[in-house]
Amino acid sequence: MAAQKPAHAPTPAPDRPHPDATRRSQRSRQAIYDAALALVAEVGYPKTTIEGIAARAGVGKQTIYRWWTAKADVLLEAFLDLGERAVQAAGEEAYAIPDTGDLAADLKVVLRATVDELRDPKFEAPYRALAAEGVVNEQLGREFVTRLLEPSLQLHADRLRAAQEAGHVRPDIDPRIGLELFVSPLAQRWLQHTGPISHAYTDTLVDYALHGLAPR
Amino acid sequence: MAAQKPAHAPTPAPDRPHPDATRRSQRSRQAIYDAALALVAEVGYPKTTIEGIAARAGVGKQTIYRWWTAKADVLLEAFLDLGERAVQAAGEEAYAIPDTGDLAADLKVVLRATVDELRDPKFEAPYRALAAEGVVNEQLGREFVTRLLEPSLQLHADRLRAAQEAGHVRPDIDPRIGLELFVSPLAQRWLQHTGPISHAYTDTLVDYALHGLAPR
Amino acid sequence: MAAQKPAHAPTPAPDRPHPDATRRSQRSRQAIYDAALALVAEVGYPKTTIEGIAARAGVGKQTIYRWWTAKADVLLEAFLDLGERAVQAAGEEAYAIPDTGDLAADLKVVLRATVDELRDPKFEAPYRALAAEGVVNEQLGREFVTRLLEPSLQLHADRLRAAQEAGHVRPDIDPRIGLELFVSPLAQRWLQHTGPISHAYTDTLVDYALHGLAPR
Amino acid sequence: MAAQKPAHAPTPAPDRPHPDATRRSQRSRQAIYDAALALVAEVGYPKTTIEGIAARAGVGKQTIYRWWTAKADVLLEAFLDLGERAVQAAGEEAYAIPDTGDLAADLKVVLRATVDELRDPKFEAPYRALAAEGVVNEQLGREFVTRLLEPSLQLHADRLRAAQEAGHVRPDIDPRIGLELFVSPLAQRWLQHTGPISHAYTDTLVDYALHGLAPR
DNA sequence: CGCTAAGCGAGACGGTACGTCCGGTCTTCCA
DNA sequence: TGGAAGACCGGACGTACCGTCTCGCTTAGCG
Repeated sequence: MAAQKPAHAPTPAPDRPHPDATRRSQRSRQAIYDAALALVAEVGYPKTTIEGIAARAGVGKQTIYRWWTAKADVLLEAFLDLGERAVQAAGEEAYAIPDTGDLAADLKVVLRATVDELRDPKFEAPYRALAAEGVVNEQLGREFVTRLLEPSLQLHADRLRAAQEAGHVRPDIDPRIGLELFVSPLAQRWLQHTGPISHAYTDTLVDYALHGLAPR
Repeated sequence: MAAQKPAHAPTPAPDRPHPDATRRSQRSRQAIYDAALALVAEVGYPKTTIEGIAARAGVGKQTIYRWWTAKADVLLEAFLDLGERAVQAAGEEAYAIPDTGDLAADLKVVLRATVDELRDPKFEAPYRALAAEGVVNEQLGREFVTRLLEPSLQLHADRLRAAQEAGHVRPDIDPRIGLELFVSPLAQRWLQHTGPISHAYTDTLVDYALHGLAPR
Repeated sequence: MAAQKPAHAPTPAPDRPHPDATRRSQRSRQAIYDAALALVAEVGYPKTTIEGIAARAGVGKQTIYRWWTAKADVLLEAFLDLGERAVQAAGEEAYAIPDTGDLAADLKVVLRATVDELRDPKFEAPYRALAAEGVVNEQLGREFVTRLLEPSLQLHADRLRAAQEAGHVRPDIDPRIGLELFVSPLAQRWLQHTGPISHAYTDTLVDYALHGLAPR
Repeated sequence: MAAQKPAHAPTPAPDRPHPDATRRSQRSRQAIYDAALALVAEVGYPKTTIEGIAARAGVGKQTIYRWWTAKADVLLEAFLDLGERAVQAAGEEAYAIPDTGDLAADLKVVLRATVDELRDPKFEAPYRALAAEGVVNEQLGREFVTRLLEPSLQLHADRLRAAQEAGHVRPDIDPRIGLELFVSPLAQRWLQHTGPISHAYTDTLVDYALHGLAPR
């Protein structure tokens, strides 16, 4: 795959050499993650300030500026860290897509779980904040996609490919596009408040996507 | 159904009665729209400030605060105004969805036009800015959807319903959900930079959505 | 001789045009003076910060930066204001130098008063701070001299000139230099802590200065 | 006379015992002196920072904090070191006051040399910086006087006492006060920018001081 | 036709947060 | 164990905007 150009830098890259990472205080790093997530949950992303994070974490502002370039950056890493800890707590396979042989059923199960997660208030605030920032800031957006969205999308693609091999999906379908038929509608409803999301809704999406809108 | 809570107001609605709108200066209003759109295009949404808009428009800050509650508000109206002027310039029917009897072809035409519009740099900056704000600010998000997205989505729904009556779409399909199969993937790719958008891509989306992923 | 270099400007004079002085808040100005003097007296000049002054005065920092360029500037004006109010309270002539015909006696009276003033803790802290700043910052130093020192020195020069006309001072003496014989020693002892200051000391100075060190 | 209070210490003397001075790096010490003097000359005292000195000297910050308590402290020692090296270079007696038998002439020679030194830009910046700090910080001020001013003043006092014995100065004159009549005016003009300093000026001072202002 | 009550340009104000700089302490690793 | 290096907490710096608040000045509409 061709090397992706690494997304423009808004500030012209002051060549700030990252300081010696081996001497970094893990204590401070964790405190900053915790503070950032707590503040976003409590007062919302726009009212979350670097100063506030530093104060809550009991950390000097410089310690934040030393390791991150922007508020969104901090939150992204904090959220990733949260995700990793959640994964470790839940067990790796909890996030895998089952393969019972019944594609529709398997997808419905996963999408229902996604709906539940999107509604979990613990995740909602930081997730929305990051998504919003990514809409406007392409650099962060790509990072968001690569590190948060992509792994999950890959699982869907894999499941579709398996179904293809089992003859349950047409061989000419590109799985990376196919999965968007049921994933993107849910994403848009949630992101842009274009409509309510529910288990019934995602079940419908899977049915529509698999069998098409046209009569057979 | 429980009464929908009407989207939280950040400031608890100080019941500030809009001042006498009949004496409003149209000259200032237009200057503010122009300044807002120009600034968003030039320096981006986050660096666009009320003060900057006021200065550029040659207007007192208070004149902005008198008529709008937030930066996003100004931009939303400015963008709507821009849209209206564009519609008037292009003729009403330019934005309608054709009905040649060939649903797939009609949808492809419209989606190709949408792709072109999304790529128009004149629209991109403010549109992204508003969408991003809407992700995080539910109140603005709903306004954004209602006033900008909904009219266009309605056209798609209407076209699907017509196709249903003509027997080209299964009768049990909910058009409001059906349209998401091809509209949402495009929206998500553009919004979240999850992938490139092109005419070929939207053509594929239409085919997948109409005929489904499963073999027939 | 060579042209005197006109007092260097530390920052290259950003041509910041003073804002509209007619709209200035006198309330804030006075509060800033009071806060500045109080803080210098309480915590000393180096620990007096612009931020602290603003907070104590209940004023935004910008209001200070709008009207003054530096901490020393604020204090200078505050001190001048204090002086003016003191003069008005004490009556104009309280600070004049008497002319009883007895030059030595008149000078001793005035120098004793100066000693008392230098020891007044209310004046000492800000006065020292300003003097110190003036030592290092020529621009402020000149302002300090012109607005605080000069008026008082002028009175001494006038008194010496009167004595000259009365034949009590040699006619070839330059009063502006002559006065330094008794004024500067006191100033240096106080400024640089080179020795104690007392009424006896200044009396001695006057005698030495009038009659010289050499035997007659 | 009451016991002199021993000059307040800003930090309450943490009894930090100076570390083992025998193992001290003379290399670092000298580098710090050089860096301090160079920085004060280049950017001025207020913009000279401990961090800057350390960086320029190629020294860790702790090495400075280990041996000195404050920026002024470093500079004072650096300046004293500079002075000692200058004395050794010029020969001891260069700074002595001559005794040709003509008091006025001898004093004029010495004061003219002082004027020249005060104008030497190499000395001016650090000297002013220290003097200014001493005005405000009594502890440093006394150290400044004792170690820098006093030795020179003592020479003047000695010369006056010799003149007294030779009958050229009245026997009731206190030499420590007498010398101030011509030394302090020069000091004040230089310190506070109250007037220009020149050879003619100091010559005049000597004449006035020796013969007094009053007619004989 | 003049009075009066808006809207308006301007911008000072009390604030909050920014991103930077430096003070002084502490820790690590080298000589 | 002194020193070079530099991360850390803290806190002030000077700037940029926020949203509110006066100021005079148009500019209607109404009396």
